[in-house]
Amino acid sequence: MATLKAVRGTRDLLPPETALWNRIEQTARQVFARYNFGEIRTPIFEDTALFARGVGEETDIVSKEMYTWEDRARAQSEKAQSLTLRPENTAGVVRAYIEHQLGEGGKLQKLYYIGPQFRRERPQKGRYRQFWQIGAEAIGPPSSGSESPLRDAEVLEMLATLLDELSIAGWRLEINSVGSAADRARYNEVLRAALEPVAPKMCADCRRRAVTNPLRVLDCKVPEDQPIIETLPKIGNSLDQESKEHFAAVLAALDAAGVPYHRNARLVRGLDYYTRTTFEFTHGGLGAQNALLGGGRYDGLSEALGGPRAPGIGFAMGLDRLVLTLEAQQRALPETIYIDTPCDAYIAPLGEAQNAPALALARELRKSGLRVEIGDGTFRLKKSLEIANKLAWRIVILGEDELKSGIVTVKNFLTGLQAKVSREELSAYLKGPVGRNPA
RNA sequence: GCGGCUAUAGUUCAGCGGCAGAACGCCUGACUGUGGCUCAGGAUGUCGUGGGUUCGAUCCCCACUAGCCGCCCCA
Repeated sequence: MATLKAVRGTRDLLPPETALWNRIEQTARQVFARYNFGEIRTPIFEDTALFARGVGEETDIVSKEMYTWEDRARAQSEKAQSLTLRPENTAGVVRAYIEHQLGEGGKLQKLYYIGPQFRRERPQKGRYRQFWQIGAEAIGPPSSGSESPLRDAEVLEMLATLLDELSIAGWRLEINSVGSAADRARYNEVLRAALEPVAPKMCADCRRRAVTNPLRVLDCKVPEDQPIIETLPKIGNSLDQESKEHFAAVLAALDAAGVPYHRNARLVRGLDYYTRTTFEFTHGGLGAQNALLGGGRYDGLSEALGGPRAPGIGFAMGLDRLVLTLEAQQRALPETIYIDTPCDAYIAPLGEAQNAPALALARELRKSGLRVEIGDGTFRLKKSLEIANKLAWRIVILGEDELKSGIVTVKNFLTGLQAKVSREELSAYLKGPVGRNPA
């Protein structure tokens, strides 16, 4: 019989690696809380129309990467409906913002999420079909200050802080402004016109993009094309006065906060909803998938989804890629490779008669906050020691004598020394330092 | 979706057209309540799946599947 395996592009996360995932998530939650972001959890699947309208019908994500299915009507009263596993989370958050009329209070909504997303791409390093994103959105009616360049700068500064606190070394912030929707449309035409005479001299991909998606030409990495790309009009020149001022104010705020950035006039993003500020934090250690996170402003998204005017800015970071980056960093520093940290104690019952008392003892110690592992009375002491040595700092030996006297034997694997400890003192004793503990 | 590389023990990997290998890990060692280090033994495989060539295929050929790397796209 063929054995069942995790489907292509999905994977199991196992300990001890999950400890790293937890640490990252915990750090993110703490940082978000300091910036007054609250957690939102949206459904993992939504009406297909949400992504078509929000992310954009023409994007690769919507046109060929979504997991979509027809949810059949099972009763007369039900309607069949096209559903889709979320390929990103911003559309869902904005949908929830509209649905619950979160703008009515007049205040800025600051929401973060952590969860799996789904895209049917070819799996690769740092790219999975089920992948995890941590993201945040600051959205609200214009009167709440949601449109202020200060929001952009605050979010970017928060990200710099978060990456630093995660001890991601060597991140790079690239920032650009793609202007308003009208600016973008205008630039697209300018670019298309400028490409027409030079495209035949460029690579095959660029010749195709020049027609289908001119903005993507700016992303081209073929060395021979670079001189040509340099001569193309810059989007900065197509921005209206307001967008220019907004961008300048964002950069000024970043300067004031001391957040280093690189202006990248060629940074374009693949989702239709982005306006004005767009950014990406990259890292060299990720290979082809070098973006740790990306985001930007989406001032028209709420209206595109049928909601009120609600400018916003947000980002999504690839949790899988953060983990990869941190693992690579840790491998470079041998002593910080994460390992299973040993338990505080291993309880070894020396006979089956000691099994039940051992569980009672474990319960007591665990209640006091100790991390405790427990063996089995059928193990010979030698075997118990071998097992315990692998997974705990100390072994608590519970034999007939110990049970009778209420004084257990504790052996410290680090020092090799052994002591007799009364049950009353055991918890405090095990909480004491391991390294220089006399016993 | 396209191209290249890869698939052998729990893990990392050698290997060869003719009995399947190493290292690490695992198990057992005077069966009395003392581990680590060392020593002596031992177990472990549909050689990714399906076809083809051959007297004979883990090895050569084809297809499929999966993984990695790149393209594309993105986080």
